[in-house]
Order: sequence, then C-alpha cells, then structure tokens
Amino acid sequence: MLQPSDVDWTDPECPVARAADLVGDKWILLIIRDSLDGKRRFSEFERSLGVAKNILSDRLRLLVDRGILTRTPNDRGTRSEYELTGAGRDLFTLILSLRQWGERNAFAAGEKHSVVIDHLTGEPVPQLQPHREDGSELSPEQTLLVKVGQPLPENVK
Amino acid sequence: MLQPSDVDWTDPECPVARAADLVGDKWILLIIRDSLDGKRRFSEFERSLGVAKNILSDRLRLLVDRGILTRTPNDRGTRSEYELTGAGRDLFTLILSLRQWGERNAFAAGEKHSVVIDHLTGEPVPQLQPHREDGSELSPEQTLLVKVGQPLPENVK
DNA sequence: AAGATTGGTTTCAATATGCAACCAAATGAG
DNA sequence: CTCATTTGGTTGCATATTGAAACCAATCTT
Repeated sequence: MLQPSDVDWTDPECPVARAADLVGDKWILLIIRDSLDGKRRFSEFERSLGVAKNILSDRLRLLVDRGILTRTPNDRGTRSEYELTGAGRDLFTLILSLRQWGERNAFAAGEKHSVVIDHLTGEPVPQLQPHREDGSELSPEQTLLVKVGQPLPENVK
Repeated sequence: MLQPSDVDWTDPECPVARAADLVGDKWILLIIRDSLDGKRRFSEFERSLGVAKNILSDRLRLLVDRGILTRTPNDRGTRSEYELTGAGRDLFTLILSLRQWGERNAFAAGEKHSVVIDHLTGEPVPQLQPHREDGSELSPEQTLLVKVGQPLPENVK
C-alpha cells in the first residue's frame, strides 16, 4: 500500500478521497501522463509541461514520497531518472479516463488533439465503460454508494 | 463542448491536460463524487467535505462556469441546487477509476472503505480495464501516444 | 579548455487557501 | 405571529503555495 510520510487524509474511508489526496493535482496528473509516455528526466518533464522548476521539483519529490515514482540517481548521485512504480503504472486507467473525458467534452468538433493508439494495430484505444459482470453498461444512476458501517438496503444481495 | 470563460489551456492539444485544467483539483473531484451520489445543496457538500465555505463557493462557481454543474436558485433566487450536466455525469468513469485505483493502492489489506455496488443486484462494480476491440487487455506499454501533426509509425495501420 | 546543458535550490512578489466573523433570507418551534 | 435556528453565502485577514527569475555545481559537448 502507498505510504506517504504525512498521512492526513481528507476523508479516510473514501477511496476517491484518498486517491484525490495522492494524485488530485494538475501537475501531478501531467507528470504521470508523461511518465506513462516514457519520459524519465527532469528536463524532459520541464520541457513538456512548461512548469516552473521549483514546482516540478516539489511534485517529483511528492510523487516519490507517495510511492508513485522511484528516483534513481546516476552514478555520481546526480541527474536522477524518475520511473513509475507498480502503483504508478496502475494509474494508466485513470489517465486514460481523463483523456477520453477530455476528448468527449473539452474539444470542439473537428479540433485536433493527440491520440493514444494500440502500438501493434494502430487502432485507437476503445472507450472505457463501467459495466456489470455480464458486460452490460452501468450508469451512475444504477449504482449505489455504501459507506463503511452502513447496512446494505433490503432489496439487494 | 465545455466553454469555460477563461480558456487558457496548459497544453491545448492534449485531452489529458485540458481535462486536468478543468477537473484536476482535489475539491472539484470530491464535489463531483458527491454530486454523482445525489448531493445538490451547498450545506450537503459542506458537511460531506468539511471544506471552508469560501473555497466551496469558489469551486461551485468554477464548476458551473466550466459546464459541469448547473445552478438552479430556488423561487426567491436563493438556496440554489447544483446538478450535474451531461459533461458532469460523464465524469462517472473518471471518478470510478479514481475510486478503484484508491482501493487497490491506498488501503492496507483489511482496511475498510466505502464501496459502490450495482443498485439492483448488490454486486460490487467490476474493475475498469483498458482493452482492445476484441476485449483483450491493453497495458500502457502496448499503447503509443501520437501527437498532433506527428506521422504514424510505419508499422501501424 | 571553454561553453552549454542538466538538475536542481534560493529568493521574492503575487496568488490561493482556510479560518472566523458576519449577514440576509428562509425555515422551524412554540 | 414571534423568536431562534439553519441555510447559503460574502468579507477580512493571516498564512501557505505558486511561479518567475537568478543562481549554482556538476556534467557533457566541442
């Protein structure tokens, strides 16, 4: 489990809130995007993001502290490489859902944007879709949030 | 398309970046989480999030401005209700992927957390999983980011 | 050997945050 | 109907965060 040095969760029993505490920040999300695209070096992130160096430095430190990146200094202890941990690579689905929501909702028709394709076939990656075990689509209205210690409603399972 | 009044994108050609500009903030993500759970009133959000009133007020204004919530004042023009727009409800997948990542990576084994279930069956919602058209799983290493104006590699489609 | 690049840290002004006080309108209790 | 309480905010203020720029040592290039 991720173990940031300061664990002071906004809402400890909610996984959405814990995730938002760990990665709910614009620069953090974009660093993860770039990491998934194979970028590893400070200067690569800096060029790609156009972020101030002190902020990039801060966010990289947070990401290492939060168990999402590892920092591997070069031989002399300088010029580190930053790579995703398992928990970091596991953010692929999140970044993909951000991307697909952005494509659907933040671009005018015909406006160009980057795309993610299947490397082998060149096909665009299909839309993520919440579904039931049987494969049928699941809308937010069809779901129910059950909090810790809260009894399940009578009509279910 | 979403049309916030100040469009000053961090990285205009990247859907991840546009999405991060619009919803890449902890409080915004948690307000959307609560909205998907049916909360509509200022005081409901305030109680649920434990956020300062001025910050909640600011984020609700941003969300309305960004086309993710609508604000419907009561008869006398006070005590508004905030409801998700289509683009807002479309964030269900994103919030679900945040939740599932949090469940997998931000909780120790056996630690309790809230869960989302299928209202009808009571079954937990299955994991979101990037996949190909044929249903096979797709890992980050099997995908490729193609930027605007960048030619596709030779070996694909 | 000299110059450029990398991977940062430091400084400082501007901005954002969060706490607390305040307020008017609406609602609830008696 | 009256009074107290809740709701849905706004305002002020102290503190924390941000981002631009200068700076720097170590490395890499020529």
